[in-house]
Order: sequence, then structure tokens, then C-alpha cells
Amino acid sequence: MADVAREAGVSPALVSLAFRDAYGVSATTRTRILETARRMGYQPNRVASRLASKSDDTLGVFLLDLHNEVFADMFDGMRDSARESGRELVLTVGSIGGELDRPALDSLVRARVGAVVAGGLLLPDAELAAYRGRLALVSVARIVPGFDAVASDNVLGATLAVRHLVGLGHGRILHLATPPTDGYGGRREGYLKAMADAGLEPWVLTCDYARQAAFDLVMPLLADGADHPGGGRPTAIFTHNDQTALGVLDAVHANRLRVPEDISVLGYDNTSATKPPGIDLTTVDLHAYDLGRRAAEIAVMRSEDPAGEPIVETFTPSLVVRASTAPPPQV
Amino acid sequence: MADVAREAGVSPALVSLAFRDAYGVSATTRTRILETARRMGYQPNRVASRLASKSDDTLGVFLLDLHNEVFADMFDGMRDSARESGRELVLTVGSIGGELDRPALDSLVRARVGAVVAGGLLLPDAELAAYRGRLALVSVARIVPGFDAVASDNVLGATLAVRHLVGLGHGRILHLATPPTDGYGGRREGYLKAMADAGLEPWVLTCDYARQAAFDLVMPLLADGADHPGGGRPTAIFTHNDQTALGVLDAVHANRLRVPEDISVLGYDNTSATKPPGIDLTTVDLHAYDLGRRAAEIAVMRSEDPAGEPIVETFTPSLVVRASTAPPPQV
DNA sequence: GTGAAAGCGCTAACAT
DNA sequence: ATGTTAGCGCTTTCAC
Repeated sequence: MADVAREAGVSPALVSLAFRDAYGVSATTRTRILETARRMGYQPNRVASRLASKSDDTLGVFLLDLHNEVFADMFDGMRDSARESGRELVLTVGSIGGELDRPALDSLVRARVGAVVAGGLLLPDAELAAYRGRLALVSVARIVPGFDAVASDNVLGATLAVRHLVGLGHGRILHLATPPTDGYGGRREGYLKAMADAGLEPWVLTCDYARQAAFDLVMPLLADGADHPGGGRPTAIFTHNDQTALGVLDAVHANRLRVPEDISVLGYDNTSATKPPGIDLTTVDLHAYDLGRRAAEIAVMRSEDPAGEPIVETFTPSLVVRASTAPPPQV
Repeated sequence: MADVAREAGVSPALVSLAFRDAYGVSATTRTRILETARRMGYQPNRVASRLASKSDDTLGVFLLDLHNEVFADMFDGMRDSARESGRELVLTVGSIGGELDRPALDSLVRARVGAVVAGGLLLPDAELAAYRGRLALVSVARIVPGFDAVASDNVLGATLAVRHLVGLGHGRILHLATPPTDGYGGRREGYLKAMADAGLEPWVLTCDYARQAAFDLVMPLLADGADHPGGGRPTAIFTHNDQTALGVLDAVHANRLRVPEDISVLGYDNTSATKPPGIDLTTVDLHAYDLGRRAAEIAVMRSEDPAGEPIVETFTPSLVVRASTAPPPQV
């Protein structure tokens, strides 16, 4: 910066002001400074600038898993929002098991970002509470007590899913649910409630976020002559996300069964992986892009007003009916 | 830090040393310091530390597109490698059109990272050259003159693909290629060479990286009675990546044609999206995880030795034969 | 509108 | 083994 200042014949302070097009630099001086900077290939050192200015305008982002496209959708929303407000984004990634949540969040604490937008947090509420005051978190798609959140009505989403299946005539509907501690319990809850409302016996299996996990879990259930609680294999399977729904499809095909003739499959998230003709999965649309976008907006507000009551907004999911659901066989 | 030092009864410098478990701190003092820090919830300020220490141990990462799982695979490799060498990663994301390459790289320049691992750069060689000396780039899956690279033998990969199709009896093989300026030309080249070797007429269409683009491009070609150069619609389509192959599948199905009975489709990258039973795409495995992992290793070496000759390593791709390729109809 | 000077929270030589 | 002293490259008062 000093070099640029000397070259342009001004003081370092002016160069700084020019770059942030702050109040108090004449237009001609500014253009001259920016021009010489460009010519010299100078890029301001953000490390130094962030240290000097207490205010932190960069936003941290946490995403659970890059293999799940729902997080790519969220990220698109966050980035569009960040670009509009001129914020830089620094991205960290967790892992399906949740064991990288802490390292990723800690790295954001050390980076002293103003606020972080987190999609797919797996850490229990109690452990997240330890970050209060040290990290301004905006949780996406999950409500975390004491923090801002942009949530989706998971109970409603699951209800829509179950009602759709019940409406088609299904009775034995299996639900693959997230681990109960994860904070995404709404889908399980909605399933249980909707099943009860329909007078049906619930059947829940816990399954993590990976496609393979769902495959392994469902595989034996579909085998011929397998012993099932309540008798018979499921006529429909409703999963807590699209990735696991794909795993279910894998298992269905591996057992030489057909979708939807032999069994219906219903996912959650409406990622683009569910759209191709060979898949064509009925799913619940989370509106991930909109959630991410709104969360980033809230993060900007929060970094400007670190105190203040937590903001919690809830979006409404919608059912996307495709070809993977149909009436059960022999009905 | 000062607070921790006072609380532990030592000087700030010692706290710094303790945190980096540097040489010259007694074990007891270190544990006492770390313990009080933990108790106080102190996390070192990386912004300040990075400014103070000229050496920059954090690695930048650039990924073209989070919607393409090949980049998730690369990232996994990079992260595993970074964890082993104790480096922090800061991730930036581009966009399919390439218009975010510059902003993303510039942001990495401003962040003054020691080196960056870049997967899916779209900027032409000439524009990338402007970063020489300002950014230590390690390019993944593409060779950029003057920079380190971990490449894959694209010519070979395309050759394997074409030979496979020719071996099945295909003659009218359409290739969806990347824009020629992109630096990923090897796949196009390999296709052209392999077609020539087989005495076949090449047929190349340029198509960007998005699934939808491939769909739009191929859709009219498959329509009944469409007019085709050389006559007849293609019996096989070989695409430059898996995303576009999925777009081709979409178009094939939308035209009520079957894969592989009516037309064979062959992708590139071997992302997990190609594996499900309903898709089951024959594809070329890029070994993205290994590329990413090795690239991160090289980035670490480079950040320790910024001068030095560019390192270029080339990996060998392999063909993964699945169900989307078969002999052409009426053969 | 512009310049000078004092830090931001650390690290890196030195001392001790 | 531990404390002291300068900076790192900016931003931010506050004079001019």
C-alpha cells in the first residue's frame, strides 16, 4: 500500500480511503489512486485490514456436506445475498458424521468472522450453546435455541408426504429418520403425527445422511421372505432426505423390485439429483436457495447488531409429486 | 491473549509459543497455559497471527461448482491431505460460466494465502498468467503453463471412451465438448484422434458444464425426422463430464428413446450421481479424490518453496463400464 | 481534501 | 525457560 501511495504521490491513509470509497476523497484523487494500484497489480491485504478494523464484514459459512446438493443450493442463495451486500464469504465444510462440526466452527471463531451462516449443523443444542457470545450463528433449516435461524416447517413437510402416501392407499409406510439428537426431529415428528391421524401403525428406522447407509439399512427389509414387524414389507418408504431416498432406490433395484409398481419412495429436499427421468423422485421441496439467501441477510443484520433478540423465521415446504409414488400393489 | 497470559501468570509471548507448541516451553507451563485458555474460552486470533507471521500456512481452495460432485470428491482429497499437514483451508467457489473465477482468485490474493489448490479453473491461460508471482496456484485436472498442476490424461480418457464405443460397433458417435478456450481440450483431442484412428467421421458439439445446457443442445438432435449432418441421429453420445451426460439422458428420455437400446451414453468423471440403478452410466473415472489429495500436497510444498520449477504430474484415468452403453440398434 | 500518528492482536528476534 | 521489544499492513482518529 505504501508503494502505491508513493507512486500516486499521496499518503497511505488516502489509499486506504480510496479503496473503500469512503467519504473524504476527491473523485480525481480516487481514480488516480485506483488506476496506479491497478497498474501495479496491488490487491489490498485483507488480513491486515481485518485486523485493523474491528468491524468484521466477512461472513463465515458452514456446510455439512458437499456431496449433498441441497447445500449447494443453500450456498447459491447465500452467495447471491452476500454479493448484493458486498460481503466476502469464507466457507468451511463439515462431515456427515458431525465430527467436523467443531473444528469447522472453531476455525470460524479463530478467523473472527462477523457472523456465520450454518447449513446442516449436527452438533447438539447444548454443545452449540458454548458458542454463544463468541460466534454469531444463523442456523439454516434447524432451530437452535439462543441463535438466529431460518427454518423450514419440517412437521408440515413430513405431514404433506405422509398424507400423499396415505391418499394413494398406502398403509405400511416406513420412515427413515435422522438420529433423534440431531435437531432435525421435525420430520420424524410430522411423520408420527400424520400416521397417527390416519390411524396407521408407525414404523421408523434411524439412518444417517449418507446414501450408502440407507442402502445398507433397507436392503435386508426388501429381501423376499424377510420377517417384518407387523408382517409384509413396506409398500412405501419416506426418507428424511434425498440422498437416503437414492440409497433406498439402489436397494429396491438391487432386489429386482420396481418403483413405483412394487414400492413407492418419497424423499426430502428436492435436490436436482431427484429430477432425472430414471429417478423421478417424489420429494418435499425445502426451498434451500431461499433459506440460504434469507439466512445470509440475517447474518448481515446480526453482524451489524451483535446483541438483539434471536430472529427465527420459518419457511413453508411444498410437495413435489413425481413418478416414484403410486398406489400400492394389489389395491 | 494478554488476558490468558495474565491469568496464567506468564508473558503473552509464551502463550503464543504454547499454542503453536513451539520449541522452548516447558511441558508444565504449556499445559497450564492451554488449560487456562480453554477455561476462558480463548481461541487464538488467526487474523492477527497471520499478519504477524509472514509465513502463510493456510491453503486456499477454488472449486468451480458445488453442484458437480466431482468437486466434492476433489475437496475430500484436499481436506484429508490438509488435515494431515495441519493446514487450514479457505474455500472459494466459482461458477459454471467462469465469470466468478477472477473474483474468487482475487479474494484469495487479498487473503494472502500461501498457495491455492484450484479445481475447475475456467480462465484462459493468458489471464491466469497475470497471477504469476502473486498467487501460487496448483491446478487440478488442467495444465496451466507456469503453474503447478495435477492433471489427468484426458486424451487417454477420451480414447478409452471412444474405443469402447467403437468396439461395441458404434459409428455415429457425437461428442459434447467443452468450449475450446477452457484448457480442458484433451478430451476433445482424444476423441478426434480416436475417431480418426477408427476411420470414423467426427461430430463435435460445444457445450458448457451444466446439465440443462446439454439437454437443450441434444433435445432437437434426437427428435424424429431431424436433419443430421451425415444422416441419421447419433447411436452414441460421449460427453465431457457426467453432468452433461445426465442432461443427455434427460433428453433421451424426453424423446421416448431408451438407453442403451436406442442410444448409448458415456460420461466423464465417475461421480456418484452416475451410479444409481436408474442411471447406471458408463463413464471415465478421473480419480478426483486422488487428484485433490496430491494437489494439496504439492500446494504445501509450494508454499514452503515459492520459487522452484513448476511441478506437473499426470494421473491415468480408467473406464468404468456400466449399463448405459451397448451395441447400436440393428447391428 | 489530505497527512501524521497510534494502534489492532499477534509473532519473532533478541535479551535475560 | 521465560520476558521484552519491535514490527506485520492496514484503519482510524485527529490535525492541518
